[in-house]
Amino acid sequence: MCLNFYIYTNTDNMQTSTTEDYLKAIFKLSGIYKKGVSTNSIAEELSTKASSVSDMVKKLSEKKLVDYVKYQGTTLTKEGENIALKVIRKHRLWEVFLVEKLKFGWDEIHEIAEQLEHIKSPKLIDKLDAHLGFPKKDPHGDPIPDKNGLFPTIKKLKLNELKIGEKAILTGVSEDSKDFLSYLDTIGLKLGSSIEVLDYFKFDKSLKVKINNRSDLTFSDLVANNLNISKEN
Amino acid sequence: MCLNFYIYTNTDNMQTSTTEDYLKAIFKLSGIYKKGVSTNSIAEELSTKASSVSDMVKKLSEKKLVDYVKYQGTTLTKEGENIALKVIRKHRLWEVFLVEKLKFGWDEIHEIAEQLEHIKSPKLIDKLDAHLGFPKKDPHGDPIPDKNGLFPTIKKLKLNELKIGEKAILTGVSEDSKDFLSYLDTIGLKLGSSIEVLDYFKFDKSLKVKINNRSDLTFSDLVANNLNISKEN
DNA sequence: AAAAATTTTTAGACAACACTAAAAAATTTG
DNA sequence: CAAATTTTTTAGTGTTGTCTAAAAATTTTT
Repeated sequence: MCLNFYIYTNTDNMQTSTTEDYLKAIFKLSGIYKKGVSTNSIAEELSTKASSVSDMVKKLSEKKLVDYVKYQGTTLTKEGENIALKVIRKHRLWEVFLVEKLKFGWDEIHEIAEQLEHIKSPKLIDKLDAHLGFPKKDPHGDPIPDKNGLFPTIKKLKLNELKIGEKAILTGVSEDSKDFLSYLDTIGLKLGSSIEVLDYFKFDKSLKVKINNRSDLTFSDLVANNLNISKEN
Repeated sequence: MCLNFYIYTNTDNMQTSTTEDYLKAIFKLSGIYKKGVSTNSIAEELSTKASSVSDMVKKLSEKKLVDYVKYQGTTLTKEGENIALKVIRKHRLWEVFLVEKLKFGWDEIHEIAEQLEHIKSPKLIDKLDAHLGFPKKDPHGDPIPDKNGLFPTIKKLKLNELKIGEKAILTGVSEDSKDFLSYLDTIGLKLGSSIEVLDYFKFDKSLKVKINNRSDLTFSDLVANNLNISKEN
């Protein structure tokens, strides 16, 4: 007979990248009204199975990163939310780096930032922040949490909220699927691009718009609804 | 009774970061005369146990990344060496980035680069290379392999090979322990610093040197042997 | 409110790596 | 060259995270 005494010095609060992915997913799915996130939705967000999620949230719960009640979904604890916000901060700062410094296109950066966001270094991200000039928004227009996890408040206006004749500049997008982003690249729409609403077709809520001096573009309501803008002064 | 048919689509040749660490360690330990690297030395290099290494090299061997003969050590296959060189390229380019762009000190970058070297993206590293101006050496003076894994040939001269009165500039270091590097930082020695040998003491092979107009420094032979230089023209 | 459908959880495995303890091979010593 | 020492391997486990299949709980239908 033999007893193994393993001493696992789990003394620090370092998270695995899987843990970070779960927390980020739960944060994203929590929305404004922070009610329990369903096991299935987490599974879908992370491209995994409900049974895996069920296992995992139980473990996260033991680590006090989420509150989890069987059959009633999962919410982040304060600690869990802090970690999620740090990961989001890192993700978005790296995205700025990839676009601004390395000249990547919008549609190429997400997967790379998914990896970079897990790099562990207290100093690195703040130095990167400084190097980038303390940006407030990522290339998709999403706000970058500060060191304390606070979002700069940016009032978002959607393109389909404009009236005919109004002009605005693109400040971001709400949807970051590869298809959508590469579509924007194709038509030459970029962060800061000027957009003018030329016409509005009531029957399908589509918009005729002018971008970069081209007036031959029409956006479906779905597209317009995913374009964040701010009105030109 | 129940049969599980798992279909593991191990169709791609993506490596885990552990695999990359092993290959890098084996490359580093192989030296000029590429004879089998001992299990123990790999274990020491990776701060793990010989039994773990024994397991692992067997698996790497199945993947054709190393040649492994029981009790006779491990060597990299061509494929394994290619991967190792790519990881080294990535490590060193990130180190340049950390020092040049983010203004990190020499002694802080190794651990961060250890993480960054595992980021997977075909385009990322070449864009980074371009962004940095295609550097040939990392901040320690070590050569950066090109896209094809070829090292630029840099003839290394050690400080303790100089004669009294000769001057040289520091091109790199052979030892990258934190202690050593932070010592160099403390005395203000940097890549490109000019060093003049003022005196040589035969009894312990120590050198009196002049750096940054200070003439009060003495290097032990151990230190001098770890300083790579090139003679000033 | 019972039946049907859906969601969630458990149970049992698997894969990648790590570790301890002990056995086996190789090397060094005397 | 046999004995002692060192190196390496095997055997048995642990941990994290994933999966399938099946059971349990919840929600929706009728």
